[in-house]
Amino acid sequence: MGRPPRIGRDQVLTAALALADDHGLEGLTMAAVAERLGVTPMALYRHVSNKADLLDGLVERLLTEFPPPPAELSWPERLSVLASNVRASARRHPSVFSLLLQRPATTKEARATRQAVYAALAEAGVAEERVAQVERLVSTAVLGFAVSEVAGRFSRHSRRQLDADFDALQGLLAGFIQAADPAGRED
Amino acid sequence: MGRPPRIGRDQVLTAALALADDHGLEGLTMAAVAERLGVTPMALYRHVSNKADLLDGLVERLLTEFPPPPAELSWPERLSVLASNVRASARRHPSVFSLLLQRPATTKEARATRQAVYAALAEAGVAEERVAQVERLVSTAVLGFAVSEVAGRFSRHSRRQLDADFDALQGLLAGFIQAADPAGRED
DNA sequence: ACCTGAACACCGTTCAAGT
DNA sequence: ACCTGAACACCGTTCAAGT
Repeated sequence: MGRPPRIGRDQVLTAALALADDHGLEGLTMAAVAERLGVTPMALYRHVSNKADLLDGLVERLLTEFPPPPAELSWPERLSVLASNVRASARRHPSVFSLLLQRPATTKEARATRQAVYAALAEAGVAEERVAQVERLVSTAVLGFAVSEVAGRFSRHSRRQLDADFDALQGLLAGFIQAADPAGRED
Repeated sequence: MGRPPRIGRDQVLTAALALADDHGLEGLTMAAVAERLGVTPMALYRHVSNKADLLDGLVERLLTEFPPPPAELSWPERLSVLASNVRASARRHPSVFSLLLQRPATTKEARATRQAVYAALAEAGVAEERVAQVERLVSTAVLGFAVSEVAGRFSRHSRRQLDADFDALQGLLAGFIQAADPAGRED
């Protein structure tokens, strides 16, 4: 009969994310997640269908961490806030973050974030039929940088250097977006 | 006493790479590599110190696959050839390629490739003190795209669309490189 | 020097059983 | 409905032993 649940999917994901943040992806075992929740490993399978499903859940969690920026900012400010949020999320969750490159971002929150970028690009004057492609390139560059940074490709470089690189990257992208304005630009 | 070796590190890496290409990273087990070589799993440990070392070896292998382009080409052509080689290598080795984001490229071959990019950038007129940073940003963007493509982030998009995106990415980067020329530009 | 056989700790996952 | 105990196939890795 009905027995009160001791854990739920949310708690499983929360425990798993904390574990991955603290001990890396190879510290993320079903047994370790279960122990953190005071439960046997097999209890988890009522809430996630298997480990792949658990990882999918973690990726969804991450996509939630960069919500659309405040609408009252200018478009360059909004894109900059967004990029910084992405980078900060990568630093918080270095192991799980790399998984973002493995699946299309199809959750509701991811869609909202993408729409926010579309809006900024449209406001910047990017032609409607190019907006989706420009969003893809810009996201790829930011994501590629953030993953490289937390996964270890830049481990030879100082934090100071990486901050400067990230600024330069944003400059690069802003310049590209301006240039994608079919009305041209002058300033 | 001296016994003729039946296998060497090279053959271990070759077998491992083929296995990963065919069956993905989770099909790459020590047992499977050994079987492919007609040997017991424990025999491998004489040639690689452990599985992490084996993966490091595979990454080194990949870095070998995009050699510096022919010097007689113009700098935009050389960068374009290089970018295409990177993308082609990603498509040949989809599972292993993602690991490239995890370590700094410090092998001899990787250094030669980087030097080739430096040379192209210098020829394009990028200021000497900015060459290293521009190289990092350009490489990150190309690598980020290639990894996204083979790891699955773009799985919703057609090959046609991705080809167009890659072209646009190269245009973006060429524009940035031109703009980084301190002498300005006119055409 | 190189490979093997037996063994160990650990992993994800199943199934039937308990409440 | 939710959790447990026992069990299974598989994994990376060790060590002593064979040639």
